[in-house]
Amino acid sequence: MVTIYDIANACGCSSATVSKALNNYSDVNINTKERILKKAKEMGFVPNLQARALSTKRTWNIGVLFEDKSNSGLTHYYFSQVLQAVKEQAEEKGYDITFISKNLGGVEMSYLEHCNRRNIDGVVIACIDFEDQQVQQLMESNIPVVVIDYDSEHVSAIMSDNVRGIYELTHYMISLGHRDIVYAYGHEVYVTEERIRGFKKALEEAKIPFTEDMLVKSRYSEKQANIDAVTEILKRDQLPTAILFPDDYSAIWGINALRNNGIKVPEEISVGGFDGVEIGEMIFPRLTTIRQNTTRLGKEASLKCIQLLESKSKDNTKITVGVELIPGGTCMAPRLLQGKSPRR
Amino acid sequence: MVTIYDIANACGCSSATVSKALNNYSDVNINTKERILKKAKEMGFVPNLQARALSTKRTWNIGVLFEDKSNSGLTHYYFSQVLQAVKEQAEEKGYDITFISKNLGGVEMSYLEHCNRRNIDGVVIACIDFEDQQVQQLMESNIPVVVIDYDSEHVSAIMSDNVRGIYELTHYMISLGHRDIVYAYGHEVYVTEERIRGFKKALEEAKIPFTEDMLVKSRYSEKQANIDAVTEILKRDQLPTAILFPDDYSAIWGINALRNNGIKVPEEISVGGFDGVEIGEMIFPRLTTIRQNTTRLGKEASLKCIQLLESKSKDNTKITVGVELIPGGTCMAPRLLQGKSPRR
DNA sequence: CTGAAAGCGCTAACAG
DNA sequence: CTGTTAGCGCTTTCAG
Repeated sequence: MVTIYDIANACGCSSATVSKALNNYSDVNINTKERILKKAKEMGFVPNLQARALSTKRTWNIGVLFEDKSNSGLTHYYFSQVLQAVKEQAEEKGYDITFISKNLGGVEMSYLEHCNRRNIDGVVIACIDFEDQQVQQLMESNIPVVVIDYDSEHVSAIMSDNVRGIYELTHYMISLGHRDIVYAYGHEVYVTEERIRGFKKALEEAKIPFTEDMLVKSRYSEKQANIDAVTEILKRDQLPTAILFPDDYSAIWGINALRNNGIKVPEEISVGGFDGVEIGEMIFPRLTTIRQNTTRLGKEASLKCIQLLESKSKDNTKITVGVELIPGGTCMAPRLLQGKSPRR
Repeated sequence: MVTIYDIANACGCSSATVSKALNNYSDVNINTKERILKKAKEMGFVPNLQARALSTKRTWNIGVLFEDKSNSGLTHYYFSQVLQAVKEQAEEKGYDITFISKNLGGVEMSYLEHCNRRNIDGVVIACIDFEDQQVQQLMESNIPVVVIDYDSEHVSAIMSDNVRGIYELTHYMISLGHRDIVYAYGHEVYVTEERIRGFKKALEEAKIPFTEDMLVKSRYSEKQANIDAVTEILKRDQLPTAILFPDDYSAIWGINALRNNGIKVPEEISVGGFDGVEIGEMIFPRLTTIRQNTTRLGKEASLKCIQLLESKSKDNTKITVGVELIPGGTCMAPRLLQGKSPRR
């Protein structure tokens, strides 16, 4: 390993000068600088970031907290897309990504502790359970934190326009003629509340009275939970003409469950998803859904995080990223005997 | 931030003793040790890994190189599952993960340089293009490297049993009665060669003469490439009765393309995929495929990498991880007029 | 068993 | 413009 001292020796100057030359300081003669840079390259010098971090208090490392309850973790398409965007944007700015976790090396350790060990410069959080004590602790710490899809006074947030998303989807269903719509909602967390709000808003605007049976509890991404939700709904005397699922995965499991019960989609029941991930496009017919702009979400989060850490500050600004309705083939106008139960 | 000096002061001992106590050295009085540990906890001490790394030359960081040509990167289900497993296993052993990339911060930088800046302890590579100069350079460096699904004299490898996988899939098709089978293969890289080998082996064993038109060039995961492959095949006078696609995504795009051309799957053409990712289960009927044990692959890679770096050595042992045939509904015995072209 | 001191590689005043 | 020097926080001889 070649150090700045090696370069200093080779150039007949001091390590301080080398350091300055390498870091583009202005107070170094242009010629010496050239000479040093050339020599450094020649000798294959690579700066040691640990050493640098020790004296500058900057690690050029951004922590990323991506866990969800159903621990699909990185394998969830939505999260992996966001992660990819966070990563790309961070790299473009010269930062590396470090996953933050508890239980490192069999030792239990809080998220905050993990960040402190590694002296993470800032953190991006996009996990589902923001109410977790440790997540809260991290948000309240003095490490710059940016969250995705959560609202807290302590941190900056990038929000996907959830209310509008589900509002538009519901509105779309209504415009097709549906009135008996069920929203199978996911884990009871912040985004879910937001979405339920959007759902009710659309109903209200259409003057469709909201009743409790229009909401059915389900879970994000989980096969069984959505099959259960469908089973639950199919027990009713009067079936809805449309079902909105928590997300695209759920919608597809749901469609399969409906079909396995002899219900035709979309002829008997229309279905809508949420997220706009690739698989929605792979099934036939294409899933009607709301596309979240995962790339924007990730990029903005990364950028905001870097902006905060470079100014050594925290704030709680919110940035909202738009969503988009993707009409597919899983919806159609309800059959004429609208309002009546389709035959079982 | 509390340092070992703070603890030393508070305990009335030296920083050296604190360091020893904290690191479980045996040459420190059990009582002082207890006292130090207690105080450390009380004061909220968190070790600074940068500082530690500077003196120990161990960063407890494992680099991960996960890029693929179609740059689906982390969003590819197969890779994200492997990554998840690598990460979990690494964390269990106390290591963090760092993504290795070129072009950090707008500065172009080789993978090796990136590793050296961060003083990565070891690297796991699972990208598709192992022939890349920079990847080769990394493998030939003295950093411990473990690759997934590649064969090189310089590094240890975890191999998915590709030959057997495609062999079994082909064998299965043959056992159903198929003789006109086309293998639409992916990017021309090591694994692809292996798979083609497995394909030919199965044909040979069944005494089905191999002809060039049984191979069609396609690309992993890419929608258009697979649609093109299907289009290509459908131009033939005599259609195959079965098509094997490079992977599950490809198979699904392929099935859609076939259906859009009025071909019934599996009635007219049977289809097989590869990977065994979740979406295969989401379409109807379930995709016939070969499941790769992504979790094992990732875990083994992580473990091997840690074993190497802890012994400060490199070797080139190979570990093979088995695969599993998942029979689905996209295959059936070919129609009776076997060997004849299905009507177009 | 404990501590003094050197050093890991780099940065940042501060003098010169 | 250049160099000296004192850290950053931790580990590790080596005396005591």
